[in-house]
This record gives sequence, structure tokens and C-alpha cells, in this order.
Amino acid sequence: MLELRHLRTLNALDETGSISLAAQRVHLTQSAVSHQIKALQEYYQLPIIQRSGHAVQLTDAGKRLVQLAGKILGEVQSAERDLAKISRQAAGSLRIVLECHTCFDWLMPIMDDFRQHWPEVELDLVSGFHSDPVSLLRQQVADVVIGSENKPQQGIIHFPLFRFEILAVLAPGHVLGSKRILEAADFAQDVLITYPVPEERIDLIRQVLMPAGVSWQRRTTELTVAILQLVASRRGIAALPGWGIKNYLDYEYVIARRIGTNGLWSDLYLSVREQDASLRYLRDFLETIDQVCFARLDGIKPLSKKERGKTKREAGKTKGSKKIGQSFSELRMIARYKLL
Amino acid sequence: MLELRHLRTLNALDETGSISLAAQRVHLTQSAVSHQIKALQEYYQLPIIQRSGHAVQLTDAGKRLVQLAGKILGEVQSAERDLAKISRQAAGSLRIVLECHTCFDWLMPIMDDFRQHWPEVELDLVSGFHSDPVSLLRQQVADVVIGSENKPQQGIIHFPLFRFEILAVLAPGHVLGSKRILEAADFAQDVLITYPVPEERIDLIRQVLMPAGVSWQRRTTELTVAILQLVASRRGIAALPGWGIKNYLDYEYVIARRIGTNGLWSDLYLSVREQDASLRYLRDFLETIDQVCFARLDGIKPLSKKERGKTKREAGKTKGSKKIGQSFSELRMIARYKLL
DNA sequence: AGCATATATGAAAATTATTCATGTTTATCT
DNA sequence: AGATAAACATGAATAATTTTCATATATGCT
Repeated sequence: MLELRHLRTLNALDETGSISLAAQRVHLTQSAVSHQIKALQEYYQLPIIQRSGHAVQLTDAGKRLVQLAGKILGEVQSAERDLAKISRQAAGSLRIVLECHTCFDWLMPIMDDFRQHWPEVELDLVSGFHSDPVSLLRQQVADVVIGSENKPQQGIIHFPLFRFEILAVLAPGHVLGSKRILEAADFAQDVLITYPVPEERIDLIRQVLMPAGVSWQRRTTELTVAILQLVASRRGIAALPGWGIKNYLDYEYVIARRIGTNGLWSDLYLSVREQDASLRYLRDFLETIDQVCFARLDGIKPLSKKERGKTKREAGKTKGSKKIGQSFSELRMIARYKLL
Repeated sequence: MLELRHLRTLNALDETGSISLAAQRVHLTQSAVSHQIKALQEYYQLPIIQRSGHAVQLTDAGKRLVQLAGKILGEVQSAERDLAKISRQAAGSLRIVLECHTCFDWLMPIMDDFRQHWPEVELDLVSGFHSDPVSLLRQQVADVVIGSENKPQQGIIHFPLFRFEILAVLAPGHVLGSKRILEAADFAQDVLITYPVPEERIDLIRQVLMPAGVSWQRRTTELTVAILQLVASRRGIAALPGWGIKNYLDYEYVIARRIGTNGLWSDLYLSVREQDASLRYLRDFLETIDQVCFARLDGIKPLSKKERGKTKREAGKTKGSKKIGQSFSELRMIARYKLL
């Protein structure tokens, strides 16, 4: 029997074009998705996907179901927003601390979207830099932290957002451009341009330069465009998220190179106080982030189970309070479909 | 997590206004529906139903979900019809044998609806009377029998439709009208007006008069209206399904009385060859019958598990062929929502 | 009050979904 | 070409969820 679960999976499959990626998006294993599709094919006595070599393609039948998913999942989300309004969970506050500076880029449109749907939620960005952003949650100064923190802490829940690659950004024609991959030592040759945050908050420094014992020169500026402008005018090099510089790369304003053989990756989490974790508008916010980011940001990956603070099963067991149909997986499970 | 299952149940709940009836409609126990609703309420942290005494009423939240169900379930059915077309299961034949004469009343509009959705299925009524209608399935003369047969037979599957009450129909002012309930003996006093079918096919005779050893006089005619006309003009009395005479009762053209303390009830099944049981258009036909009948026919009841030829669990075990995601329950499980 | 009817609920059972471990196929690299 | 890696499939085991069963509770009726 067809269920919404299937439609959510098919939707992810449509967007990712791959069973394993779709599986990550819906927080299942590749095997689970494979079984789901098999079940659907047997139920309808029809092939849903077609394999052309490695890539999977949706058949006409598959496309029809994806179309159904598109229509339906939006309706479901909209109904659930209405339910939140009915239950008066529609008011509250969402004060956001952004640990990752570049994230402004994708967060802004999401905030605009959110404001439309939740006019009664006070939406704010908590400005300034903070050494321990999560403590702001405890102090009730902020309600949400978007950052890399994922260590389990009493009373705090970390929702995984996604993993992205940090690329070295160079001026076109820069000498280092001749290398396909940059190593720690390469960064000693030029000025490093960063946001004005403490060294330990800069992934390149913490994870690459310091471990390698390489020294560096640094120059800071507030805005991403300013960093890029400096790089392009050969004042130095930078390290920025791949999705943040996509446009500049396309116009060959700057060029990018991988850092280290496997690349330099960073994980993003959204942290909240435990008691806020089931707030409707918070869930909707999470859902929107997922939808928008996976649809629009290039080269990001879902955080797989291993990278998560808690696994689904542990979470179920850990929960002391009465189960109210809101296991961790449910909190996290998100309808992924294209925004209209 | 919300699933289509919940929406189907809520829809039934909306239409029946009762948990137990809704349960019958979706072929679950009352307990299961109760649990489902409880889970939903806990998931959304909202009451979905309100109890005013015995009757259950949907809250605003419940109504919003029903509204969602209305939008969504129609889309699902429509997508599934498209899938059938894609799989070329859209062509075939549906030759129907009607054992119950009065059933023309509700079947006609259903056939019209069906013809629209399945233009490539040859739709026919097999006319004439047949002592063993199910054998027509074996002889490939018909594809579907709608009747009271429900004894398990090799190669035949009986899908339960519904149970309805057969009422005695009298002219207004008829002497028997003074009784609230008619007994077998009462039928000896007047002419019995029936369709021209063998005695053993008339429930009143087989189940009431013959067991009681009462004799009767009979007069036959083809059409339901003709029977009613004869009754109204005091040429005799008749026994007809409650829903078949609703309009005539409303206009007081005739009156109706229960037969026996518990009433005379008849069960209707739809029988097909086993190999046809998973045909898409057949399922759709079944689905439509369910929707239309439960929405429009007065006083019918779903057939509960006990009345069914096979139970869900037995069926699963019995099936010899490889399970292909189409257990008996799935074959039977029907999205019930209002036709547009 | 007592009975019949409708719903709720905890525990057991059944069913279904997911993961794990592994196999197969296709693509890539040397 | 052969080895290796990547993506998907699949059977069996396990986990999770759903349903039923057996009652309990509440309501309405006579």
C-alpha cells in the first residue's frame, strides 16, 4: 500500500538521481530505499526506476509518482502549519546565532520564507561573536545555534544539517593554481584572508595549518564579497564553502582548489534546547533549511548516521520522558520537496 | 509521522461519525482506530476528536486533517489510475452478473463513472438469470459476479461489499402497518410481489417463510418501480432493500416495516476469478463501489471480519504464490473518500 | 440500578520496515 | 586485461510499528 513515506523517498530519489544519496536525504540506508522501491514496483507491477549503467532513472511510472509527491507533500506541510496555528504553537521566538559567517548567504532567503509562514514568531539574528554559542541557548539569549557543535550535552539537541567542502580560493593565474590540490605548506606563501573571528574558529587553521605546524599571515574582513574582492585583486588567498563561491567561479572571478587529498569538510548542525525541540515552527524551520539547502547549495552532502550525535535507535532508548510519537527520527524526518 | 493510512481512517471517521464504524470501513478493529487517533493526537500535541457523550466529533484540527485527506486521497487515486494506464493494465473486460436485481439502482451510476475512467475496458452486464452465477466466471462468460455467494471456492475470490437490511414494503394504511415488526405468518395474508426469479433466490422466502413453514402467494414483475407501484395500489406486499425504497418512503408512497426482531439482512459480495483479483481496473471498480455505496446508500453496514470468506491472516498464509506486496488485505484495502 | 453500546488502553501478537552482511554489476584506474 | 572501487540488490536478522485481544471505563437508555 502506498504511503507518504514512499513519496518522500521517491522525491529524494528524483532530486538526487541516486539511491544512496536519496537514502541519506531521508535518513535511511541505501538498502532500505532499495527495498522500498522494490516493494512499490511489486505493488504496482511496474518498474519505477530504470538502471542505465550505474545511474538510476525514473520511468514514466516513477515520474508520475514523483509528480504525485510534489502535489501531496506540499499540502501536507501546509496542513501541518495550520495545525500548529490551531494549537497556538504558532507564536514564540527564534533567535538565531550563526557560527558560520558564510551561512548568511543561504539563511537569508530561508528567513524570509519563514517569516511569511510564521508571522507570530519573533525572528532574529543574534549578532556578535561568542566563544561558546551553545551557552547562549542556556542563558535564554538565543533559541537556535547554527554551527559545528555536535557533542552531546545535557538539555541540548543537535539536528544535523549538512556537510560541505571548504575550498581554497585563488585569483585566476595565481601560482598555486597550477596545483590540483593544495597542501598545508602552500598556505605559508600568501596572506590568508578570513572573517574576523578567532583562529580556532577557522577550519583551515584549526584542522590543516596548526596540525601541520605551518605558520601563516592573516588579514580579516567582514563580508564574503570583500574577501573575494581581495582574493581577486591578489591580496591573498581564502578558504570558503564551495556553495558560497559558486557564482564567482562560474564567472572566473576567482578559482578554487581542493585542500588536501580528501578535501577539507565541515559539518553543520542546528542546536536547540531540548524543551524546544518539538516546537512546530522550529521543525518547520528545519524542514525548510533542508529543502532549500539540498535543492540550491552545490556539493553539500547529508550527514549520514555515523556523523550524527545520536542514532535513531539510541535516541529511542535514551528518552526518559513518555514517548509521545516524536522519536528523534521523527523530529528529524523531513518532507523534502521543491519549494514552489 | 503522518501517513496516508491515517488520512484514510480520518476520512472514514468523518463520514461515519463513529470510531467503530470507521474501523469497519477501513477494515480494522475499533481498537486500532482508537490507537491511531491517539498516536496522531500525541504526534501533533492536539486533540483531533472531541467526545460529546457517545458521539465523536472532529475538532478543528481534525477537520483540517480531513480536508487534507480530501485533497490528497483523490490525487492518489488518480495517480494510481495513471499507473494502470502506463502498465497497460487499462484494457480488458468487465462483464458483470448481477444476482441482486435491485442493485441496478446503485450500479448504474458507478458504471458510468467507471466507463469514464477506464474507456478501454469493455463494460457489460450479462443479462438473464443463472442458477450458479459463479460458474459463469469459470466459463469466461463473465468477469465479475455481484451477489451473495461467499463460500470459498478454488480459483475464486469473494470481496465483501456490504450488508443491508431487507424491509417489508406495504401500502400506506395497510392493516399490517399497525405492527412495528412483521413475522413470517403475516406474509400469508397478502400476495407477495417479487422479481421473476426462482423462489430460493428470494431471501424472504428462503430465510423466513420456508423455515417457518408459511405458505405464500406470489406475483412477479421485472422492475423495482413496478413492484412499488403494485404495492402502493394494494395488490400485495414486497420485500426490498432499505436503500432501494428510500425515496418512496420519504414521499410516503409506501411504508416499510422490519421483518423479524433483528431484521432480515443480506450480504453482498463481489466475486472474481483469482487471476483477475489484482487487475487495476477491477480494484478501482471495487473502490468506487465502496465509496459510492457507503456515501449514498442508507443503512448499509460494512461486512466485518467475521462475515468474510477469508480473514486477513488466513489469506496471507494460504497464498501459495510468491508474495508480491498484494496481500488480501491490500487488495481489499480501499481509499475511501468522497467522489467529486 | 442494570444493561447495552461506544470508546480507551495495556499487553501480546502480528506485521512491516530497516539494517546488516554480502553478492552482483558496472565503471575506473593502472 | 585485471584489479579496485562505486552503486545497487537481496536474503536473513533485527527492530520498530501496527494491530488485535482482552479488558476497563464511560455514556445513554429503560
